Amino acid sequence: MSAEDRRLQILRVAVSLFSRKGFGGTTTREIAQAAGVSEAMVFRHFATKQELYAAILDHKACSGDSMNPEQMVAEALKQKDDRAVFEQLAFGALDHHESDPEFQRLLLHSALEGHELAEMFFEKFIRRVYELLGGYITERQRDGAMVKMDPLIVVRSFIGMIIHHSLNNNLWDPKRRLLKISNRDAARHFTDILLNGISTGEEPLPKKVSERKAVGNDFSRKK
Amino acid sequence: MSAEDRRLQILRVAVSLFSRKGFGGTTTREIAQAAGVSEAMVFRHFATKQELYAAILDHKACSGDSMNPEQMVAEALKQKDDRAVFEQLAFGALDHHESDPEFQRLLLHSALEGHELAEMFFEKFIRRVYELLGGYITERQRDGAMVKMDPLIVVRSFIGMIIHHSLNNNLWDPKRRLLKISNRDAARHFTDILLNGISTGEEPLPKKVSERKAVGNDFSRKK
DNA sequence: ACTGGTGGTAAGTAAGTACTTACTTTGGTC
DNA sequence: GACCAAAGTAAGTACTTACTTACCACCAGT
Repeated sequence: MSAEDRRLQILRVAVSLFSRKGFGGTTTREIAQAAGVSEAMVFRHFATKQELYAAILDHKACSGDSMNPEQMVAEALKQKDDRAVFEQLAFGALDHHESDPEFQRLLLHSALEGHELAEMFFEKFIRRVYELLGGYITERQRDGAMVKMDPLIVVRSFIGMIIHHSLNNNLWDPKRRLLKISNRDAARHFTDILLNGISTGEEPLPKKVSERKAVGNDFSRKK
Repeated sequence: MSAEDRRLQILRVAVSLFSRKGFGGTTTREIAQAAGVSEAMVFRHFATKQELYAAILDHKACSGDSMNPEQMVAEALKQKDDRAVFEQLAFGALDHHESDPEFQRLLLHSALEGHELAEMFFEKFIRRVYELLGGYITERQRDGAMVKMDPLIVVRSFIGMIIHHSLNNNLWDPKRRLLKISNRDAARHFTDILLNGISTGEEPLPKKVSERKAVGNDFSRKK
């Protein structure tokens, strides 16, 4: 086996282990065993455990399989097709997370451990999505097509639905005991809610909303 | 120092360490040092490291400072005040997470490590929220006050906004570089979006929505 | 045939690790 | 003040950890 092949094989095996057990929870011996080589081979290819970890994060973050939000919704953005913008983005993200659940776990582990990947991913990816979507929403607000509200809050709400749904699917409830739904349907419904909400607005109100708020809870009283 | 006091003190410092570095990343010696006692004292109070961890999770999950969603929104539920139901729940959760960020980290660590707490918390808390909110939404749909849509999806969307926002605040972006907003405002805006969406519905559409969808993307073509 | 580099290993090492043992201090009770 | 259990410790034990060293098998090129 060539050195390069072995290196990649070790990387792959390590990705799987680190994503399941984290950095501290994975031993170099396990990695070597899983790769079917001696521990010394691991250290020939990666000087330290840290370096192996860093190589993995680089590989995962920079390799081609990472998703590209800009191109994913470029067409819909141009056409100002709100539905398509949000639905495609949601579907793309959900599908990506489903096809590569290791990445989300790896990312979480590294965020909890305070590794720089978390920051890097945040800066290079999350921020871009916020800017992309935020910019689009601002534009649509000027068009009068969307209500006035801080675009960043809208983005956070929508990203929240998506990420949290993925997190449920591959961390909290992988058996889908709570909610079983296709990625396509999830993307559509999240978009529905974001764009139109769930109120019909057709209910005859017993009192004015502002009055009901004042009696129903002690919310508006505290400073 | 009395045994009970010491036990609680060890518990407290261990919570802090485990939440920062996870189970595998925290050594018993660190815990002992942080508590200002010898390692033997840790093992007098907790037979094994696992038992200490379990005690922490129990303590965190079952102690009184855990939030109670039922009572938090009981009044609003009775009055069918949709705004108050969602807004109070969101604000309560955001505030709870802010005042006890360790818990969220602990929970994440234990979920990633496959500890039973994750499952327990899921069963005893998350499921209850889903049932509570899901039931309410079903009722309001029958009232004609909410659109017909699987209530569980609505719940997931809303919980997603909240959890993801908390996660941003105390894991990804504790400096609030992306979005700085009070818990009260966040709760209000999340509720706004959930109930009313962001579309104005006032834009003159160039074509019918269904047609636009068909040309704007290759979405509806794939099976 | 031998030589040198490449891919590989068995058997270390020093520093941790969770956990224990044998012992000392402390504070209340008679 | 003698007694004694509980609170506490210093110094282990047995084992694991990340990382090294010294050595082997193979094989193309001269």
